[in-house]
Amino acid sequence: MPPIKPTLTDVARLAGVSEITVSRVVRGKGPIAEETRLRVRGAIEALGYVPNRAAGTLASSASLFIGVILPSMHNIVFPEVLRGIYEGLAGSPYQPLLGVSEYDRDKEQEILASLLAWQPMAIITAGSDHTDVTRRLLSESGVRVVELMDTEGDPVDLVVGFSHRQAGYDSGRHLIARGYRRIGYVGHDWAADRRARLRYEGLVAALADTGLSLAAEVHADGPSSVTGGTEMLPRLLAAAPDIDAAVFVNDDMAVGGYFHCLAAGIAVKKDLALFGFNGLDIGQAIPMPLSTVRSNRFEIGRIAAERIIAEPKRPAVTEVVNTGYEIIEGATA
Amino acid sequence: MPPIKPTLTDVARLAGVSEITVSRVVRGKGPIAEETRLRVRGAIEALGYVPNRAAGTLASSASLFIGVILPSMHNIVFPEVLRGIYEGLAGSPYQPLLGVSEYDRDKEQEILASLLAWQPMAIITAGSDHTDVTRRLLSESGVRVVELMDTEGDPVDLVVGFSHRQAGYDSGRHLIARGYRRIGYVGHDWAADRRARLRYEGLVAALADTGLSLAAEVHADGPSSVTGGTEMLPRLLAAAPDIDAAVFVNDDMAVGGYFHCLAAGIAVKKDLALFGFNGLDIGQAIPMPLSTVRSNRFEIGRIAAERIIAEPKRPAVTEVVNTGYEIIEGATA
DNA sequence: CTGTTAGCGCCTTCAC
DNA sequence: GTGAAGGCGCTAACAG
Repeated sequence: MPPIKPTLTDVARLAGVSEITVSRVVRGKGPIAEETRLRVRGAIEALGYVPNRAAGTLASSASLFIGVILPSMHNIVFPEVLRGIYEGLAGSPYQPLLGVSEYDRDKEQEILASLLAWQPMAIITAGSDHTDVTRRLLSESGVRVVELMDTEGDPVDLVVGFSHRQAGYDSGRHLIARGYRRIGYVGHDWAADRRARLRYEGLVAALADTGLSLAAEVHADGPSSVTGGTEMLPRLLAAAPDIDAAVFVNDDMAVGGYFHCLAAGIAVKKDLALFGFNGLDIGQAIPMPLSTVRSNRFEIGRIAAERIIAEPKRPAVTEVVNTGYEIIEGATA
Repeated sequence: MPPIKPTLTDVARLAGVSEITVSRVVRGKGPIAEETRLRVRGAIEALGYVPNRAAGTLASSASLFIGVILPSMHNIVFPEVLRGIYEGLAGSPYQPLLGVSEYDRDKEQEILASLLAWQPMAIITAGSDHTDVTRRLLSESGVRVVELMDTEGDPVDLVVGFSHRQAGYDSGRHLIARGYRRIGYVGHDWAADRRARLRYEGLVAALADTGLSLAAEVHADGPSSVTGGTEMLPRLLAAAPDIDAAVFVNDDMAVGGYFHCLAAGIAVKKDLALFGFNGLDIGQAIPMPLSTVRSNRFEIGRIAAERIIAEPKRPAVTEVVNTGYEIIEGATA
């Protein structure tokens, strides 16, 4: 039986001041006599007053929301980005409002439209591969827009990430430098995951620059997973038994490949090198730490959030923050 | 150059109807002549109108938010719960509003207070171990409250989960039934993770019922992780070299323990049985599928969301939905 | 099926 | 340092 929710007016009456004074105390803005402040705080406590942000948002036409659109919650990658965002927002009054697009551009557009209805002060979205309408909505929203993860493409406002194509290229260089020549690829359904495709293209380009090409490639249906790697590596080996290295779309799949090697008695690195992407904990925890690329996901989220706080208004010029990546030497390649 | 955002009034004017008619079209409520609807839709399109939910929330004193408080984003467990919630909410107009408490009851309370400022129509929180203030806020909010994961404790409204104590007990019974008698435990810092502690207590109780007790136990500092398991298992073995089974606080740690066995040449199950908790994919993907407990996390989230949609008003009586759990036989115990 | 009236709770602007 | 007036954009409740 919650006794009718107290409002600013109730607090003001109890404290014997006007509403605006209470509002100032609540928001910590404007000059307030210490004595008044204490009286108001007392009234707030006494009534258990909770401000109504919907009213505040309407009155000031500025919410404290940051719309966040991530493509997937199926592995730990994007939860880590999200953690970074929360970390970057800690201590600020801003609150993320999350949507998950399942790597679907149309769904991203839908989610964006519904997030915009909350008057967010910024939008963070993973990737730069949007529908035309999404791009227009982002651009016309007038609020800060941060596109995460990949630096290819034409920024709306701010981009935080690195070049996946280059990362793929460098992965290829790494393998070539270590003497691997017959290289296979294990991917997943990247109709939607453009970044995976960019890495793939980078890898192929690196091989081409050395006069090589992929010995074989296989693609799992559906999203990437550890079991996907376990299932697909034998298929790759069936298609090209003589490969000396396998590049996986990401660490999940690569760890699965490692497990297949364990079970099948394949000497990892000696008989078959394995290479992943992301630098997940699990990849570094297996008995032979995975050779892979560290993608600094947490940092990407954190920096995006910090940048928004530091400059809440959209600036006139676009900017790209390169968070870089790092080849993890590992023990598997 | 976003030309001043169009409002309901603008749409109404263009369509030649009243505001409330536009409102009805937007919300799909109330009877509207097909012709009128089309005219209004046309005007909405033409202007690129996006409804202002802050205004709507204020006017109807009912937002479409569901506040969600999860303890951690450090492993895949709670993102899976979150996926379940999104799944259960799909097609509904409701939008989760997420806060992460880092297993801190005071932080949970803070987050709750800030979520309540958005007038959520429901609150979903993981666990039932709250501060007194949190409990009071939940109770007095008057909205639906779903406490997830564990069924112990006194419900505010609805509980969706299972008994972790019983799951721990059954884990113990499982090991005893298979002849293991010298059982060790690898935990983490569960000052905060009450559910881990409940499982531990259940395990100890199962042993006690057979006249046994834990041969040894070790606890990692900080959160659980795969590497934590890799590091802690040798310590457990140092403390009690003759144990025949190790129970881990969860699958992350147990997988780490498995990797230690691989590296140290310990024959899993034959020399040392391993038992986890959660039923994560990674545990089932390793060469010897982990013996563990499936906790139906996705389902828990989905059911919580569906229940809220089915009954948006808090009923007079509390209810507990038991989502059960299941011992996964696996190959490690 | 559509419209009128009257706020929802707070914040901006301008006085004092 | 504090207050008064007005309105943000939308919707409930009633008419018609």
